[in-house]
Amino acid sequence: MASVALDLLNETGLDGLTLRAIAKELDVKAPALYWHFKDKQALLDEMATEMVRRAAPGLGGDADAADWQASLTSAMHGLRRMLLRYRDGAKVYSGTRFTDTSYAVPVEAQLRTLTEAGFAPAAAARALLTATSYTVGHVIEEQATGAGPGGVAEGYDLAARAERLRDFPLAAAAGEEMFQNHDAGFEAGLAAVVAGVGALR
Amino acid sequence: MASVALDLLNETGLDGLTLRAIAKELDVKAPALYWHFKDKQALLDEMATEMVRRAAPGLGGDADAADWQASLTSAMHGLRRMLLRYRDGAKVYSGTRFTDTSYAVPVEAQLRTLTEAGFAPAAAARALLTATSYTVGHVIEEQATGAGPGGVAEGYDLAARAERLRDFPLAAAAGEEMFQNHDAGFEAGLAAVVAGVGALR
DNA sequence: TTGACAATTTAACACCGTTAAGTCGATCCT
DNA sequence: AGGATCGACTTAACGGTGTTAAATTGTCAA
Repeated sequence: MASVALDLLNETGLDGLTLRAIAKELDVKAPALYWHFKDKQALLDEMATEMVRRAAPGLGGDADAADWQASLTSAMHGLRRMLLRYRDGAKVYSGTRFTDTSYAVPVEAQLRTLTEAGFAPAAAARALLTATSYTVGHVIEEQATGAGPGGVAEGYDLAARAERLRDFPLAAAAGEEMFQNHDAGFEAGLAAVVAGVGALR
Repeated sequence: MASVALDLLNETGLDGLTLRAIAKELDVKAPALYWHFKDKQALLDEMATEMVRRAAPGLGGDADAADWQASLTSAMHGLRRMLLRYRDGAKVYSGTRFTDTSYAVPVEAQLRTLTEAGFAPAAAARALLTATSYTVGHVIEEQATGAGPGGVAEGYDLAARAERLRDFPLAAAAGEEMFQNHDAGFEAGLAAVVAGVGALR
């Protein structure tokens, strides 16, 4: 049921995800949903939980990763892929609280990898939270610029932007780095974060 | 006028920030706002722009910073302080597009600092975007856990959380690192990110 | 057959963003 | 001076939203 809503999200977007639309998808009238959920926020929480449940295999990091860097990197790739799989995925994810402990499985696995590699427990937690913050923040930016499946969104035309920023040459040139080739950009930033986080060990 | 709405945000939160509430604050009826703004999104865009306009001095990084690390660190502190100053500040900020180029002033300054320190233009942009993503992602998490002025929010009671995560000892212990002492936690993560980003040079 | 109870529908509420049409006062033109 | 212009606002209303209360249906047990 939260699963249905989660799939519907890709067609409607977060704004269009009304209780009436969800109900129609379930061949039911809107108030019926309230027998299952306290309010819409609870539904959204359930959706986020379902989201990580589906993605769980990719979130723990490779079991056979060479080192903690590879494990953390792979986990963040999994997190990003999960968020990008759904329209407004990062917004939904970052605005909700999980309804069960299924998210804790990959978290525990990652923290164990880090502690076994020499991180103190608190440092491992900080490292994971730092990488997660970066990843979520990056995907929020990606999805906010609205570039859906390939292509730049309205208002983000690079030429027009460069013209507007005529007096700020470096900022203008940065547009290319910011609004294009998100995959490579994320990768570069993630490598930096993972490397930097090693200092916490 | 967007300034009034921005101040009101701290009392109402993003959900409570209705056009009727803003209008009342201005001693005006709601439809009058449409003479000034195309729609509510335009108002929110204007609010975010005003937000960085107010914070501009703190966003450029210290003019007399010792090195690019100090400059970038100081700029991210300024960014975080700006976002925390307003309820749901990070959400508002990350969901809007600026309506003028005032944001470009501190961006240009920071990019210049980085390039003068030896970063290629693209690398400087990537470094700044990486640090910004981390900062915004971190503050979104901070504000989502709802800890307003001092104190933890409902549903984030650490003891209850630890009990729920009985089977995940590392994840349970991580709660302390994640939900308390945000200032120090952000600082530690930021230091790691800044250090790591140096590899892009 | 009756009763209990889960699951849903119907009807309605207050509130939301938004639009259309009308009002009012200042300013400008001749 | 007197009418036209126009910026800034109000009044009224629309469709849509999340949500609640009450009535209804279906199913299974005693």
